[in-house]
Amino acid sequence: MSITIKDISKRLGISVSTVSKALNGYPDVSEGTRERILEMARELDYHPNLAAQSLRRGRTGKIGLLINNPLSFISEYIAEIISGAALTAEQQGNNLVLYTTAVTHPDEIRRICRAREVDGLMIIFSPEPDVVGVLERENMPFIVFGRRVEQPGVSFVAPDNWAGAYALTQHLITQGHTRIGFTTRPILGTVSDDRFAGYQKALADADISFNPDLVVETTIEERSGYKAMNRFLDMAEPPTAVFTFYDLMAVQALDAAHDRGLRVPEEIAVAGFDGLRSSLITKPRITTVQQPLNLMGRRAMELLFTRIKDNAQPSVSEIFPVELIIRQSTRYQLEN
Amino acid sequence: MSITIKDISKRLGISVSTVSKALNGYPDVSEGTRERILEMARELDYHPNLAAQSLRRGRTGKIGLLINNPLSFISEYIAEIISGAALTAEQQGNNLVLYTTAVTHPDEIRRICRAREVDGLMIIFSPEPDVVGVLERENMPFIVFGRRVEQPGVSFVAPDNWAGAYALTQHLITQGHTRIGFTTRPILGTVSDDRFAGYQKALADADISFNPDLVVETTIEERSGYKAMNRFLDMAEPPTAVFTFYDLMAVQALDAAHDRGLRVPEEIAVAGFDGLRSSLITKPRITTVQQPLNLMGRRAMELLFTRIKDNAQPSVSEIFPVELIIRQSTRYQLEN
DNA sequence: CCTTGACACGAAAACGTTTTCGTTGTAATG
DNA sequence: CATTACAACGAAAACGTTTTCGTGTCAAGG
Repeated sequence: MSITIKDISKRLGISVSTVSKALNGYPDVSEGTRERILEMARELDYHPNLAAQSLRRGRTGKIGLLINNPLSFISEYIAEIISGAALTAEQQGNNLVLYTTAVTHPDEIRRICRAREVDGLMIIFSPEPDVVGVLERENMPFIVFGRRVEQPGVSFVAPDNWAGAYALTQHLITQGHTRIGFTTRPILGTVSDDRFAGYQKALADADISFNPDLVVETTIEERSGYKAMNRFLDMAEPPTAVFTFYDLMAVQALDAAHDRGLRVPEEIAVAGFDGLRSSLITKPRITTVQQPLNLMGRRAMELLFTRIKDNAQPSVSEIFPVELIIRQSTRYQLEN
Repeated sequence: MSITIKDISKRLGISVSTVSKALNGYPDVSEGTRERILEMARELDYHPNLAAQSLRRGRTGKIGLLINNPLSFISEYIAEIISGAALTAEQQGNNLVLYTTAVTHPDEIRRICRAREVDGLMIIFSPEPDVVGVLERENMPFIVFGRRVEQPGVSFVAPDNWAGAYALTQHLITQGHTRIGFTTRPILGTVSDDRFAGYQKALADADISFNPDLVVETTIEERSGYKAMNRFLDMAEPPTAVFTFYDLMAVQALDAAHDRGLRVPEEIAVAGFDGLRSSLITKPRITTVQQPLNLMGRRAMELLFTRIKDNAQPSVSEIFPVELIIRQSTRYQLEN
């Protein structure tokens, strides 16, 4: 049916071992035969069977991507990462394999490892500590994307959440705000913690005392931004600015303010995080902290590959600088 | 290193063939030994090596996804499809593999086929007829997503572009518009053609003569919606409503109108297509034609699987109904 | 002339499965 | 009792590679 190394071998009267060596650039094959073999391979349009190669070499050429499906509503975020990651992976002759279900089950992860389905894994946002434990025991190279994991042996790529939150809070303060609402998402651990710390530090640096009443805990649900905003606005003394957890929440917060007849930013300022397109197409446009997601996706793959080549390498992590983008939703002098 | 069928075999003193049969549910193994084998497999946490299985069975358990990278700026569109497709694939024990570069090169496609990298392929939007030819010659099951391909043997899943365009145009007409701007995208072939035909039919049914001056050809570029809108507005007799090719173009068209100080929909109405989140978060919200992308993604996988199980099956295609969603960008009686 | 070495090549094992086929032992049938 | 049938198992081939190791040839060196 399909063309194998044997076909080349037979037509040329050369052993399969020599054919294989010629194709793989081994030194112990003469120039003449090498050329005849390559020529014949071209003629037959031969391409090595991937399964056979994987079995023999012990490498699959596949990188697994663990994506938590509940987060799919921030699809633009994920898409941007994947776009970068896929590019780098494919440049190195690898391909990305998607795992979207049962990702939180350590059993499934272990199956992937034991079955040698992939050479490495990138975990987007998975908050499951169990998963990390499994990967380490199974000796599977992996990298965590999006969150800081201060655990020996764990590599990660993350945005500078602290600095982003600090810059954004500071900006709000310079706009005259002293009552700044803040949203957390405890399930995201360090992501939430770092932003919280940056927020608090900016307040402290401006001699504004931190008010725990202005902190709202949010969960993963479709309308969480709308709900959070309403909680802020229902307060006895509402904040004059709200720092939401990500752009889509800010969009919904805008809606909530609008539904109450409040003007943004005149009566309440709203800011987001991530810098996705959503933040750019609302009216008013949303002030946000932009993450270099595509770049981070590329870089994550690079780090993962160094790990795959030598899993004894020490873990490496990179924190990426983020950029505060000031737009109308927090700025009183309107323009653009 | 890793645990194989041999380990089970040795510990139990049972041949590997019997172990394999027990694990695969063959009938010719007694209940007693089957249970001992399964128990031991559990104890050792054995999982069959995927490469070996693929090699032997001739199936990889992988479905390739061909994604044209230049289209990545409509990432939400792709993400929605993938989300549905991945779900169905994984339910059947398969995983999605991403191919984002060199997808337009027939050589690369042929390599994927000859190397038996995947069991089937889903092509999102690829306008390359060469690719289809290669897949047919290589006898690789595939399905085209998003566009109608009236070619014997080609399965596809597509939205009802004709009906969507008809409904949308009709809606604009009932709002009193007679000069309705239309955008095409020739590179997308039937997608563009069908919408064009639906648009023209709706005009004809309302006894409005078709005016070719109101048709603007667009290309794949970042600001194409903004440019197209400006071309409309620069006309001697501009349209009073514009039917853009997709939501993001409508968003940009909104910007263009805003930049010229035009109110939407009072001075010019704007509509989109696809029904992505972008259409929902602008002010005014954008009238659009919603595609059931997630469902279509799931269904595409189902059809592909029937093809994989028996590639002699006749090609099947499904045209999905779309839904006109009327919002403020085209409606004079403002509410919501 | 003998040894050494480099060079070019092939035989064969190995990777971990699945599956065909043959071989037992035992029970049922005539 | 002889035959048949069946149940339960194992040997071995096969999938398509890669890689180790051995072998033969030939030239250079002593």
